[in-house]
Amino acid sequence: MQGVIELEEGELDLHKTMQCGQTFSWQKVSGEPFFDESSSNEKYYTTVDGEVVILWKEGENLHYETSGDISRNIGSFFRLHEPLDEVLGDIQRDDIMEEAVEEHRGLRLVNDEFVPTLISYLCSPQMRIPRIKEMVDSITEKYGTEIEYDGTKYNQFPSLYELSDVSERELRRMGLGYRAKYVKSAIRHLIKGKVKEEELNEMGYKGAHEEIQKINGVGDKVADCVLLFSLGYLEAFPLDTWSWSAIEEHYPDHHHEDYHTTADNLRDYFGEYAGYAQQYLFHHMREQED
DNA sequence: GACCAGGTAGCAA
DNA sequence: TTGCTACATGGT
Repeated sequence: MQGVIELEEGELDLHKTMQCGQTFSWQKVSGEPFFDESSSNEKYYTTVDGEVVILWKEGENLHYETSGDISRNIGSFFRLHEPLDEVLGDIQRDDIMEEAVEEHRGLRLVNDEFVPTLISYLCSPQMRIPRIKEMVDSITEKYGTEIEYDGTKYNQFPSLYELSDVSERELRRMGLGYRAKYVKSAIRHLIKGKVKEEELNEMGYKGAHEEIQKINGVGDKVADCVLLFSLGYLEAFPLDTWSWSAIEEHYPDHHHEDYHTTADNLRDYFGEYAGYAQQYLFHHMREQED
C-alpha cells in the first residue's frame, strides 16, 4: 500500500520530528545511526499491527508505503489532523515561544504505540537520548520478530508475549542498569492487565497520570511523556532537567519546587496545547546548547 | 577520576 | 508532605 499526503510548507518537518528526542519507535531504513544532524532526507520506518510503515518526504509532501493494512491512518503518527498553525498560534504567548516556534515550525508531536513508548521511557532516567535509543534498539533486535518486506528485513518491537520470559538479568546485561527491574515489572504488570491502555485513554489527563504511576519506575515525568507521546494527552507537560532549567530561567513566575504545581501553572498558562509548548521549548533549549 | 545523563523509589523526619 | 540518597552504565 502506497500513497502521498499533500502538505503545505511548514506543516511537517519530518527530520526535526524524528530527531528531537521524543520518539524511540522509529528507525532509519538505511540502517544508518538514528541520530545524525546531517541526514535530513531519510526514509524512516516503524511497525504497527505486524506491518512495516515507511515514510519519507519529497518536497513538502509526505510519501508512505506499508507492507499491508494497518488499523491507523498515516497522518495519525504525527497528529497531522491537528492544524499546526492554530496550535502554534495558541502557544505563542511570549517572546521565548515566538522564538522557538519561528525556529522550529514543522516540528510535530508523535503519536507512537503505547507499549514501546512506555518501555522506552522506563529506560530514560539519568540517560542520554542516544543511549536510550540504543537500549530500545537492542531490545527490539533481540526479542522482536523481524518482518521481511520486499526483500528487506525490518526490526519490530517485541510483543508483550515475546517479552514475557525476559529476565531482569538479561536486561541488565543489555546495559539497562537499575532500569531493568522497572521494565521487567512493567511487562508483568501489563500482561496481568493491571494497567490497560484503553482505560488510560478514557480516564482523562489527571486520572491517567495517576493511574499509570502504579507501574514501578513511572513517576511524574515518565508518566507525562507516555501520556503525551502515545496517548494523546496534549495537556501533559513533562518536566525533565532541560524543561526545569528553561522554566526557572524564562518563566520564573510559573516555577515552583513542586512538580505538580509547576506543571499545572504551565497548563494554565499555555492552555490545551501545553504539550506542544513543552516540546518546542525542549527542542529549542537543546539546540541552543550546541 | 570526577561528573553527568528527557528520574524514581525508599526511607527518615 | 518534604528532603535526602542510592541507583547502573558509558561518555567526556
